[in-house]
Amino acid sequence: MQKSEEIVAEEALDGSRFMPGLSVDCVIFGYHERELKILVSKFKNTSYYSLPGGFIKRNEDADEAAHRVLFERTGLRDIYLNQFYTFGNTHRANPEPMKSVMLANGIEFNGNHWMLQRFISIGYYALVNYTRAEPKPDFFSESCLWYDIDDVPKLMQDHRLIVKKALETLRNNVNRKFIGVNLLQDQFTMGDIQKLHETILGEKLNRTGFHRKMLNSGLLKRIGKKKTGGSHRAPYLYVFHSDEE
Amino acid sequence: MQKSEEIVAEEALDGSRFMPGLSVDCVIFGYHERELKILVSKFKNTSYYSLPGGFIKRNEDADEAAHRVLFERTGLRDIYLNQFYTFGNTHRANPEPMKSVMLANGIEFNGNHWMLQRFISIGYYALVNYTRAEPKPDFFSESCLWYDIDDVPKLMQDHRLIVKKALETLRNNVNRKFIGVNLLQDQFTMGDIQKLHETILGEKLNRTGFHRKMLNSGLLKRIGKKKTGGSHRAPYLYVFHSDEE
DNA sequence: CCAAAAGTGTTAAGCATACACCCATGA
DNA sequence: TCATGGGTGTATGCTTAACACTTTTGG
Repeated sequence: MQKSEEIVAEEALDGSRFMPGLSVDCVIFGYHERELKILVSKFKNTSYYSLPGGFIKRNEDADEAAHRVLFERTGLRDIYLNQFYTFGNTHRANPEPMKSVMLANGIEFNGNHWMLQRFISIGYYALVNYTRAEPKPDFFSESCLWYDIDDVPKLMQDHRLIVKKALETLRNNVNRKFIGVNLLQDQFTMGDIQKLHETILGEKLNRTGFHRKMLNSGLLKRIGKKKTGGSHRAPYLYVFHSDEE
Repeated sequence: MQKSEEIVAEEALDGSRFMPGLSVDCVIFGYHERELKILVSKFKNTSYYSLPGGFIKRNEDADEAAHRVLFERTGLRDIYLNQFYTFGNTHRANPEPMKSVMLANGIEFNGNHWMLQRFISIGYYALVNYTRAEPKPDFFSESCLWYDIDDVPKLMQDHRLIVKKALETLRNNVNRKFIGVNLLQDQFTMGDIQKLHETILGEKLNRTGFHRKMLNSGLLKRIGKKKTGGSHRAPYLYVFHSDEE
């Protein structure tokens, strides 16, 4: 499964393998120590940061491409993935950053190089288990790291807008679908879920109301009590009801 | 502003003007006589029906392309338009229908013709005033007509799925945004709005509850009474509050 | 006067919010 | 015994739903 760097580079740079002018960008959310985080790549030998992304192979579904990017960056499969918007403005096409990246990495090109053309990008957001993900930079990047959603470095092109729109979608969905199952460990307390929701929404929630709403949803199942070591009553532990029976 | 058919055909068939492998498809909703309708095109000399769609010019925003398609099909500008999903599966690419269309219309092509390649399509839905729209077929089509949403002919490729997803999105939005302003006349009764919502949602709504909810929204303004000619009390007429003052 | 549609009042149910109180635990 | 976080009971207010009743109009 190991490929030499040359082969990786050759494949990555071979535009004929991909749908031209089309890319996927992934906003990969993780949650750790009460902070909502996303994965951000840094291009080698430059100061450009970007969202993990990739191109769509000629014989590959757009969703598959996003899943592939996710697997390559995190080592995880079967990830919660949601297409939320397609970014198709002309002014998002700015070849200068990519030129710098290619120059800085000794990639030969002319002005018509396929990677310098206008791209329309399909935005996906993913929810992953922070502790299971193993971020790995791609061939063009020197790092792929978690950043607090409130402390993301300046991103290339319109990637800040993409993050903003992803977060908006996530916030709209947090009340409807059950987000926690993707971002928390298998077992969690009611406090864990509430803190997660508060972090995502950026606001405090009523404790008792939240507690009851979650219980009434019928999605949770108590499996015992947790010894927190804290000087207070031990909270119940829950799993998602669908996990069992 | 009139162009000869030859020039229109030449431009429409010149793939170099467009983003390759990318299209927009529009689900154009109208409302008339208690029926929700969409515009459907029929290709010349074939029995293929499709959604109004088009390609994205190299120097054109995706949204602009959708607005252009809308204007060309309806003669309307400043239309409510909403991007709702991008369809990027490989198996949606089936060149056979398009081959038939080109054959039936005397368009020369080889197997590599750009219109026969795989396309990824950005889906938009639009809400237009039925009485103001003037549906016009494009160069490839012999008709562009309104069809009841429950009585749409068999559509090409995955266009049925696109309609389904557009309708789902519209149904999700009907309670949040105020859809009526785009689909009704300037003046309308409470019954008009309720019937519109019932048609979109496909279910009966509580009359008094709906009435009050609408009034409480603060979006409506009474402007007088309507003589319906019916043997019953004359209903109030409303306009959208933002229209005045 | 009657049927039909429209407008409005009243009541009940459901839900989230707010507050209160008790429980369990470690220091 | 005290502070802290967790679980649950009770009261309040808001929104929606359901029903009833009145109003207006043409036949």
